[in-house]
Amino acid sequence: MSNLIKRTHMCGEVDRSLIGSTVAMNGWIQRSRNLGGLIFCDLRDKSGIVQIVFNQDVPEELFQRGDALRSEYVVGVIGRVKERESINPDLKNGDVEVIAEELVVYSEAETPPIYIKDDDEVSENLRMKYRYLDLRKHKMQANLTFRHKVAKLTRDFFDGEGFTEVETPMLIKPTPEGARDYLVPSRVNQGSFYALPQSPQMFKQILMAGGTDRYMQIVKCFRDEDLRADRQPEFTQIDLEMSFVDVDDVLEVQERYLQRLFREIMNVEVNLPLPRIPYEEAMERYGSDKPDTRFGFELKSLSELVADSAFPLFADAVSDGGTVRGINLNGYSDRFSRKDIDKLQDDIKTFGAKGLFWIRVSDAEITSSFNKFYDPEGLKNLASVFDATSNDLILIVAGPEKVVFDSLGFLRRELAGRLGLLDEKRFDLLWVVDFPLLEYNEEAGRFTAMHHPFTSPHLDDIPLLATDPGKVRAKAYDIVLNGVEIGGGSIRIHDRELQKTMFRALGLSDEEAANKFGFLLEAFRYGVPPHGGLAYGLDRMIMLLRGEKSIREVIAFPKNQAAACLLSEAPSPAGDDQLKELGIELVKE
RNA sequence: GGUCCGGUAGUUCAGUUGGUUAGAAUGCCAGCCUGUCACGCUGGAGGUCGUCGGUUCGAGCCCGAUCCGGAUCGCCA
Repeated sequence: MSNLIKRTHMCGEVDRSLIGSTVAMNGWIQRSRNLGGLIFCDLRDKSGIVQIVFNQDVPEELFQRGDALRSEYVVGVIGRVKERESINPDLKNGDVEVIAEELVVYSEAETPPIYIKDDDEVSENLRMKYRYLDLRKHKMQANLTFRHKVAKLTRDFFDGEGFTEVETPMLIKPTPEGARDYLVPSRVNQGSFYALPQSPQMFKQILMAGGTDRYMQIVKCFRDEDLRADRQPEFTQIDLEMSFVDVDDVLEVQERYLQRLFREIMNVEVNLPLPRIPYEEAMERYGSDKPDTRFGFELKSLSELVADSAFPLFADAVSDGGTVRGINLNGYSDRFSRKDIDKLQDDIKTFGAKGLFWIRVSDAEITSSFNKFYDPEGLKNLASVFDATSNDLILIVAGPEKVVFDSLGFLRRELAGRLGLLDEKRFDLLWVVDFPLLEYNEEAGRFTAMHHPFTSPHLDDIPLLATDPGKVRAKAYDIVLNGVEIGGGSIRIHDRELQKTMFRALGLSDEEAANKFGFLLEAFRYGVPPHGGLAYGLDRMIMLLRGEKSIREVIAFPKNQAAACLLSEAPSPAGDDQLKELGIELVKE
């Protein structure tokens, strides 16, 4: 058993101010360079790297042990800090080194299957399997530390605003509405199941009914849906709820929170109040309910102009209740070839678009992919909607509203990215407000809640619930950062009559409602304050602030696309005994 | 559930029209080397070309199935 070296400094802390003094560090061998009579070792811990030297001045026995060091050995070193003979300008402390006086090898290491450096290009598969090696990277440790700092600031801020952090249960009643639940069998109650929470929604509302006044929690949530680069089956929310508030009250606190977050963590000044864009305007202008406002290319409608067009694809789209819209890549026409546009057409087919039409405007001429149906005057007329001038390329999609918005919203963002217009140093925060309360679900053949069934409608719109439910606006809001929804919430219904009306609009009978949400409705019978709140997706927020492309870079132990943990190999089959105890029998397919 | 991309030394990749013994870089091992920091030089080991089947005189390459990884649409109240 080796002696433990008592650390006096982290590797990254050893600098000029320590020249001449003796220091003790613990860490991993990053790399070793043996020049013959002289050995350099880079010792790494989460703070950084310091160079350890074994030279002719150190005892032969120690030199030999220094020679035996290999990558990722875990060691402790005591030595004297010395100014370097040759400086490494690339290293923060590249002007000093430590002459070894004592070396303890705590643990040897096999040759690692992945490199421990930030810019390696190893497959993510291996990074996940050997996550403990991956986490040794400076970037990964920096991401985890950053995340910790955001969490701490969040708790501090909301503590200062009178919020109380309350833990809500992880084993809850399954709610078949919305995303798929993770089901947990109960041994004590065979045949009955808990669900893991998709969010603490009902419990935080009950906390308001319980007099907590202001609640916050940094909480794990679970959804058994398909994964994406920015979507994990278990993820973390900053969950918030406030009593005696309306929309403005909620947003006002959140804006101060975001301002402080950006100021203290990102050193970025956010101007308040943040812009608020109604949902309808966001769709009309950006084709998205989470617009990226760092660049232009706003959508314009051609529907009225082309309603009687000779071009059937345009005219039919309008007469079928759809729309014809486009974006103008003003000044970038020469950046896109015919082939590029064909490729884009394939991309938007995934959204259901039938085709992508274009108008090119140059000094010499104006031309389009539908020249057959328009003379130059007609094209000019269309182009004028986009204020088109020289070297402009107008991309047009015709079809049902959703298809057109999805397609153009995608193109807008995709092409801005290709043109390098997404400024990574810029952070555009905005609220999207006045979401529709309900959306028609083709599959279910009825309206479903866009947010959740407790979201309050705009009071002015309540009469529409009976006549035109799709038009009712909700007191719901999303906070959007650079085209990504990082949080959302709403004012909740606290009026029992209104809640009943809402259930009726959703096609839920009293019995069904009681069955699904009974305990919440029951609680509201005994006095509930007006309340509302919101939840941030912490992982997504950290991902954006760190400039990462995947949420997996800011989660210590993420799942892969198949919702598996490659490190621990979860999930795995359950044993027969365990299943029997739970009263579960597997059906063989 | 659909679409697309990928799977060849430990790692990242190349591999021509199907043709002898599958290459490079890096890593690893050994030897030499006193100022390196991606150290250098010399030598060496290292491969079920994801798996199964088919076509063929002959398959890393062509065909089919399947597994694995990623992106994405649906889905995500």
